[in-house]
Amino acid sequence: MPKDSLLEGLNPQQRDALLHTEGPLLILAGAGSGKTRVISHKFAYLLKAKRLTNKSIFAVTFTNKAANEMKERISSLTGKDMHGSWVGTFHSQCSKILRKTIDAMGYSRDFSIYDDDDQRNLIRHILREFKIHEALYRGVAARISALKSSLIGPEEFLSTGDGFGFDEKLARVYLRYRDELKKCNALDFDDLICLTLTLFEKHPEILKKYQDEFQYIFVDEFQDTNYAQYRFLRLLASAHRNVTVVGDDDQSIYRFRGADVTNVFRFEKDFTGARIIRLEQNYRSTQNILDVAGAVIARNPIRKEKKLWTGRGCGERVYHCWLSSEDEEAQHIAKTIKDFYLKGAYEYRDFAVLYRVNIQSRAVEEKLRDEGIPYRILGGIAFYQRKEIKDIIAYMRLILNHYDNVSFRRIINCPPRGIGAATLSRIEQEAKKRSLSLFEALKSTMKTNKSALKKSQDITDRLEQFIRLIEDVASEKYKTAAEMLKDIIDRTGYREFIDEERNENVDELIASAANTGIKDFAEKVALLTNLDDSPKENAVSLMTLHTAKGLEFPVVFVIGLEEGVLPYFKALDSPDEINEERRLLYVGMTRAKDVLLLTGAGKRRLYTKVQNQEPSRFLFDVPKECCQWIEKSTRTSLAQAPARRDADSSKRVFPYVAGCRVRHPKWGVGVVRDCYGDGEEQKVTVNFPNIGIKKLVLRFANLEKI
DNA sequence: AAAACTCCTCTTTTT
DNA sequence: GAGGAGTTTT
Repeated sequence: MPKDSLLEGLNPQQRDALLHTEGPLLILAGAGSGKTRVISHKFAYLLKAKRLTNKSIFAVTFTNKAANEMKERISSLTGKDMHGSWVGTFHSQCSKILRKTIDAMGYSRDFSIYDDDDQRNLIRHILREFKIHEALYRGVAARISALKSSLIGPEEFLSTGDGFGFDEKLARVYLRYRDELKKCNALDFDDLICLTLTLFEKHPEILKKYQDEFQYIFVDEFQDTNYAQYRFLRLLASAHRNVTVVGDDDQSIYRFRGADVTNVFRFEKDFTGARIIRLEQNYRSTQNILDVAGAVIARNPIRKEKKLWTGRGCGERVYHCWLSSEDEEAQHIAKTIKDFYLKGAYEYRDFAVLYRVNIQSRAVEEKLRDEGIPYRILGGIAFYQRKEIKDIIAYMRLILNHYDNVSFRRIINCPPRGIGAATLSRIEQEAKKRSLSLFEALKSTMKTNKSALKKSQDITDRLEQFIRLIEDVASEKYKTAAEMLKDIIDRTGYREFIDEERNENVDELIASAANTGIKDFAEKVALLTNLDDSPKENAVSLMTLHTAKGLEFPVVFVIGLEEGVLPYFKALDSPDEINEERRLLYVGMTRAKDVLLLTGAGKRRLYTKVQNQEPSRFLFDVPKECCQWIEKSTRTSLAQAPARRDADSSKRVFPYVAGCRVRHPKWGVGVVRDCYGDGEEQKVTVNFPNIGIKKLVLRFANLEKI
């Protein structure tokens, strides 16, 4: 395709973005505004206009899926083969750099990559050794990861710690964790980024090489970058400053994973003279959907103002339906899907049901089954996270990297081969005493000093067998990773150890390793969480709001719009987290092309308790004129909703929220049902047992929060 | 060292 | 209400 035709079909803002080739550019791309289109067209345009090879452009995404899509689009625009191009995820790009250069940092090039699960296992091991309550490992792992992605090392953290002892302990664990990783010749996900950054900082000649190589840089989903990623980019781009970042601060929903929206603001400051282009024309949804979503997100205080519009017209109203229980909600969803389907305008694959937490799918699944509606669940446990898959991969990793203690511990007795805790701890001791990895320690002790390990001839035999297994497979020359995996599975007898379903997963693993070299496969497995694209069945899609990001469907249900579900109860006492919940809803709503349906239920069972639920605060920001309210429940009716909406909700700063308990001097303890009015006129309705619902003016009522 | 039992936790999760 | 992990039992 000639370069000028790459401009065809782009709107004026998109063209601007494409033609601004030199210097920093921030594209604020609203939902559905065609950002992938812009990036791939610009990539293709640069190749043509500047006569570059695709190795001169560095483009990062967050997911493998996004990277593959981008490659495909560029390839179809230019006819060029994108293999060997620098289009990939942050982690894979960094890994690629490190596989060539990590010697400079004192690691060897066949390092293992640890995922969150491996990371947690190692941290647990350290906590056990330090005699710190082991159950804390998840929280500790999360905090260490947060520190790493903010580029705070253990030493630095210690000097800023709280001085109450806990942070000091955390710093010790962190320090130890970092050392252990190095001993294992392993990098966790955060290291992939941080070590590349450090490498660049410490070795200017290496940095220069990559700066010269990459004349242009693209970043997709920029709002999701963490601080380390930002610094990496800033450094890489600092020489020529030809960097295009594309993002939408309104769709930042991974704060809990370290994503830092303020990078969007940092960019403007650090790259002075950066051009900002807003993409506000939406090619996905109807105007009603955009207005509803826009009104909800507008309540967030700190954001880059955007006003999405579409040429598609108003479309159908946004439906809202309040049901009395989660079962009725599910029933309503199933019935609505059936009605739409029977009218013939939509296939099952056109529907998506989005929810905040995975358990919400259960009720929906049940009713869809009852109605005979096919469905599929997206997300959930990623393929490569399954236990059986991770076990086999651990064999492969130990074979490739004998220092990998985490993998060693994982498989030494899996499948069970009679090497228990006692033996393992003897190996651990030997390793510690002689500063060796577990596998080395086992090997050399077996040669020189069997008595340190053996209790019986039996155990000695088993240990020798294990060593032979690892070394035999390590020295074998396999043509593909699949052959190696098969060999591992046969030699360990792993198949007998697991049930049929898990065996099918093992088959799938082997299939995914066909035609792939061993190192390539190990890399792929480490950085790929899901097997790519499940076949597109004609079925209703169920998934969390997070999983839905980047997808679109003609008909979308966002369910569970209740206080405590969306916003989720854990977010309730932090404004930042409430704002993130709001963005989550925004992401969900903007997935819809034609029809958006919002539901909530007055009663829901969460884990073991049945709870009464109040409508989500976000519902009160929805402009009434875009909506059709369907009342199905009389008990906790939304009939009060329009009344509540009249209050200026931006000023609704209430000491109480619906559902909290208060004490009144005369009527005793009651439950707050509603808060409205502002300033001097703030009122609440409170339900007092045996007395009933009372309206109270806050100023006079003399309530006490309990 | 395996089996049986009990306890605990349960938000989201791109790599 | 279930799955995973740790602890006790055999």
